[in-house]
Amino acid sequence: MAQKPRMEFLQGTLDVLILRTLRAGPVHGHAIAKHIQSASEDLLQVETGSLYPALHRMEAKGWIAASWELSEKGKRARFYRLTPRGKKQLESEQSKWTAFARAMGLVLADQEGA
Amino acid sequence: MAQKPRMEFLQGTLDVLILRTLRAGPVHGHAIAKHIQSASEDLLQVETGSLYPALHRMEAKGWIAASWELSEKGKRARFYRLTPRGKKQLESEQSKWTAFARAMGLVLADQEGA
DNA sequence: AAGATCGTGTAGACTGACTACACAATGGCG
DNA sequence: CGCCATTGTGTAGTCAGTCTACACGATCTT
Repeated sequence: MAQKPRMEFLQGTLDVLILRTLRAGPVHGHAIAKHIQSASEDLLQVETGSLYPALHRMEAKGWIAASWELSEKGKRARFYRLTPRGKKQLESEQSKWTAFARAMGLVLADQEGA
Repeated sequence: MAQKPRMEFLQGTLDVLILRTLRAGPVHGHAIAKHIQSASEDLLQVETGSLYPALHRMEAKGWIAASWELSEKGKRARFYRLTPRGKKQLESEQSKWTAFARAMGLVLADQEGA
């Protein structure tokens, strides 16, 4: 069971996971990936080839803003934080996800007794 | 709210919806789309350009089998039914979905009080 | 000096849903 | 009869986003 879903499973969900992670404050890319993985109990695993393009996309859209700073380990790292537009986007995407998950549940649970 | 998620939202979920729809018995394509839409309370809408390619893919993979028959309205229609491999696939994908949805919930609900 | 860890980044392949069509058969209606 | 709505299947081409598989650089340890 739990055959390692990864992101390939669901295109379009990475954004909301990143936005949600940033809600707690500025975080750099590497830490975002680790947070998503640990918060999901290792069920979700974000590859760098997905993560960084996603961050760049979202920065270009004005959802997040970045600055170079030093990580806890003293290394140069790009810290991202939510912009006001990003906060709105997070709310929007989160409610979209909720609606979608509910819709899936409706179909998958349909006439369960049959 | 409920800003019309459609399938564009989540690549990879159409298969399990189709398989689930076929669990109740043979159904033709057009009816599959309508069933998904109504069972999801109009939240999910399957376009023909997504539906038929998906059916062909799944038939090629041996998950479903098809035959030409007559619909309720007396029109020639291609009825699909689950194969044994399709039933296994349905179980597998359904549990994948459950795990994924749970993982999303974990991340999105993380430290909700913050 | 070598390797591990941390951290960012890109190129190219691949999958799958989308828009926008085309086509065929049937039934109702003026 | 001709027209059009409905039912039903199908394709071509586009697009978005994740993947694999790299490369690079800096720091810390041994």
